[in-house]
Formats: sequence, C-alpha cells, structure tokens
Amino acid sequence: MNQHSPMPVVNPFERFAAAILPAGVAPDVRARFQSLARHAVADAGGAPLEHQEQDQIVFVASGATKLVARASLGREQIVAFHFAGDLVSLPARGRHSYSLVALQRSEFLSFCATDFLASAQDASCITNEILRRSLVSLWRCREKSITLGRKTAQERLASFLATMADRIGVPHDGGCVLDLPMSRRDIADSLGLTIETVSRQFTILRDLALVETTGRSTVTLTDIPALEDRAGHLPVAA
Amino acid sequence: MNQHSPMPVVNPFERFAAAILPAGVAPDVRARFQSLARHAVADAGGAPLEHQEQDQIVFVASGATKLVARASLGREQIVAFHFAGDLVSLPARGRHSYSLVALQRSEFLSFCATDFLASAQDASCITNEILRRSLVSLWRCREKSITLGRKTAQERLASFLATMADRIGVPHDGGCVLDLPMSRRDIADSLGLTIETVSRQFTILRDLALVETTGRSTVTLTDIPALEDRAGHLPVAA
DNA sequence: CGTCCTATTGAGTACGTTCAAACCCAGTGG
DNA sequence: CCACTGGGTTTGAACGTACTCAATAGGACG
Repeated sequence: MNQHSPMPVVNPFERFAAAILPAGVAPDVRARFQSLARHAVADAGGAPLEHQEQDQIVFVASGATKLVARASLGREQIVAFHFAGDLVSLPARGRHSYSLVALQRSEFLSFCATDFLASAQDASCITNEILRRSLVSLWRCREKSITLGRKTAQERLASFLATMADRIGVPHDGGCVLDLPMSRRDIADSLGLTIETVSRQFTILRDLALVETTGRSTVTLTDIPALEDRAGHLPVAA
Repeated sequence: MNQHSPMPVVNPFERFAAAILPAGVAPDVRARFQSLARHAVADAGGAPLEHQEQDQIVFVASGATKLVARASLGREQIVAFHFAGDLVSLPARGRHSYSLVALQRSEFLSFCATDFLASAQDASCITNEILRRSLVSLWRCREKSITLGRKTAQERLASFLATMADRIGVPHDGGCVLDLPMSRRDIADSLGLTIETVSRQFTILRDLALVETTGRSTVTLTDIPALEDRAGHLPVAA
C-alpha cells in the first residue's frame, strides 16, 4: 500500500501526552497514565485490540484505522475512520462486535476506560478534553447518519471526499490531494454502498472533471466547491 | 395531539438535579447550575431552542423529542429520539441545521455548553456523568449507522421497535406495550425510509403475528425474540 | 356526523445491487 | 528489464428493493 510507512521516531506516549494531557500536568499524573497505557502495533488489516472485555479508550499514535461493526454474513459497516492523533472510544464487545482495524501500519496506546477516567478525576481538564473529543465523534456520527439515511450514492461519495479533504487532504494549487489509506471496499462499507457503486460514482465525478484519480489511492480534488454542491448539503441561503 | 399530557408537578430543576448532579453536591454548585439553566416548554411540533449561536446542553425534563437534521429539499433525517431524563448535546447550527423538536408537550432545561462545563470543573463526577451519557449517545448513533448503512427495511423497523421497547416499553404478560409518541413520518425519517415503506413493514410484521397495532400510536410486541431475529443481527438463512 | 389528517394499500418506476467479465496496477520471478 | 500473476478496480447487463405517485381506508377532532 504505502511504501514503508515511516515508523515515527517520537515515543507514542509523548504524542499522547502532547495531544491529550494539559501542558503543565503534574508529573505523578503523567506517570499514572504512562503506567496505564498499553502499547500496540498493527500492520494493515491487523486488529490488535480484539477480545476486550472492558470499554477501552484508544489513542491512535500513528497510522490510520477503521472502526468496523459486523452486522452479519460479511455485511460490514465502517462506523468511523480515525487517523494519527485521534482518540477512539471502543465499547466492550456487545451485540454487534466492533473492532478497530489498521488500514496501514499503525501504533496505538490503549487504556481501560474506567481506569483512565479514574486517573483523570483530579485533572478535570483531561476529562473535558475527552468529552470534547467524544462530542466531535458524536457530531461526525450524526453527519454520517444523515449521509446513510438520506443521500444518494453520488452525494455520499462527494460528502466522503469533502470530509477526507478536511481531515487528511493536502492543499495543492487551488485543489486538494488525497492519499487515501482505505480501499474501495472500505469506502463502500463506510458509505453503505457496494464497491461497484462507489467505482461508478468515481467514474462520474471523474467525467465531470471534479476529481482525478492516480493509481489506486491518490485522488485529486480539482473543484472542491462544485464537489460540495454535489454533496447534498443544505444550501446556506435557502 | 395527546389529550392534555399531565404537566409534571415536580420542578424541572429538581428532576435535573436528581438525574445529573451527585447526591451530596455543594449548595453553591447547585445554585450555580440553577442560575445557568434556562427553562423552556414546547407543545408537539414546537422547537423552543432554535437560533442558538452556541453549543447547548439540553436536559429533557419531561415529554419526548426528536433531534432533526435537514439535508435539503425537505429531506429530513431524525438523528436521535430523546425522552424524559435524557441529556441532548446540541451543537450550534453549522452546515446541517439541527433542531430539537418536541413530539409531545415537553419541558426543557437548556444550558450553554461552555458555561455548563466551566461550572462542572470543580465537581469532576458531573463531567464524568456528562461524558458517560455522551458515550451512550455515541454508541446509539453508531448502532444507527449500522441500521442505516446495512439493513433492509424490515430489519430497520424490527430494530427500531426492539430499541423502543428497551427505552419506553411497558412489559405486559410476556410481551411489551409501546405508546409511540412519534408518527409514521418520524419513524420513516429516523430509519431512512418513506412512510409507505414503514407502513408496509408494519403490515408484514402484523401478518407474521410479531406485533399488534391499536389506533395510531399503540404497538404491542408479542414476540420480542422473534422480532430481534428479524432485526438483522443474524439473518435466518446462513 | 362530517371533516381533516394520518395511515394503508396499490401500480409503476428508479436507483443501487447482484452476478459476471474485462481491465489495470503492483509485486514477483525470469 | 519485462512478462507473468493476482488482487483490486472498472465496466456491463439483469434484477430487486424501496421509492414515487395515486387512491382508499381509518382515527381523531369539531
């Protein structure tokens, strides 16, 4: 997929601390989190955190992941994508077995949720940060509900590309270049479509000159405003 | 709609305090929340919290509500239902205008999210409670993503009824009686279907003797295990 | 009892799926 | 360096589920 994704030089816990812990955190609090953290690495396709019996809080130190729910019979739904620096809330496996799967070689720090929150009791700004990020996840999930419930195939793909541009896009003279770590199947499983439909919609957007595709994973968005027009959002002035 | 839904005798703030604030909360903290709370009442169809420019935290003191997102062209998606005792996180209107709409006469306490969290700084168990509830909302929203992305119309309705049985069902000799506060249109807008399709699926479930319907809003689930079999967790043919 | 609005039922259509084949890119070995 | 191989992707044709449009039936209100 990606040729030798560079293994980060920085200690994963340093990344976690920089992203989540407040600047002037007490050393003992920091040490407590360090002792709770479990480090894990996974190659593409790997699910290093299976068999969890308790709710987990997982920090993605590097790489990219999908949070997958299996409905039945190979019917999969990708509930969210997460990238380096993101925090994932992973419930103990319940009715639908959720699992976090790496899209690339990725590093994780996982915490037992209850231990984590107990340790955050003192420093309320940590809990606030977790809450803030959880609300962002909730907001994204609600957006996804709109996409899955009320949008056409083309609107779904356009929305997806616009969202990915925000999250992992690299601006490039007016447009935006995406190096998508996920396959067509992943995109389909995220958008509630089939690979064939995703492919057809890519073709249409290509014919409309809104995107260009290079190889399997590189997508260039040449006209983001037009793409967002096709994403089925409510026009602001309506 | 409902004949004079009884106005609760208990003070809405008392309900809020009982649900959210810890038992032995300091009187001044309690007073601070009381001063932040804005009280609102809405009849069925009313949206008392529109035009918010800031993120809100809303406590549903009584009644039942839908959280609606408008995509475009009258395409609506109901993102969540909330009932008495629930807490709703309502973002400032962004790209998709969300609004909280009452299904029945309902009472609300709304807080500015930043003020609320600032007041909860001292009492970390309050923040924890908000976080806990936000994660429940996130978990429900993920379940909804599976439903909207990968389930058939029949599975969607079966899932919906099973979920509602958990949340507002009244057990009744082996089965469960539901007095649904939402219309067929609301159900359709929640499940990403049309009213006609919802109606047809109700007919099928009725013919299968899994549910009985009485009037417009009362549904009796006579065979919950069979209903959950049809909810798409695992299909019959395998 | 009559009116209005919601819900149900029916017929035809459309969008996305399914099944199947061709194509292309990346990795491997000659 | 290039052909070969294999999985991911694209394209094509037929099908099916849910949608649209339209009419009827049923509840809730005056």
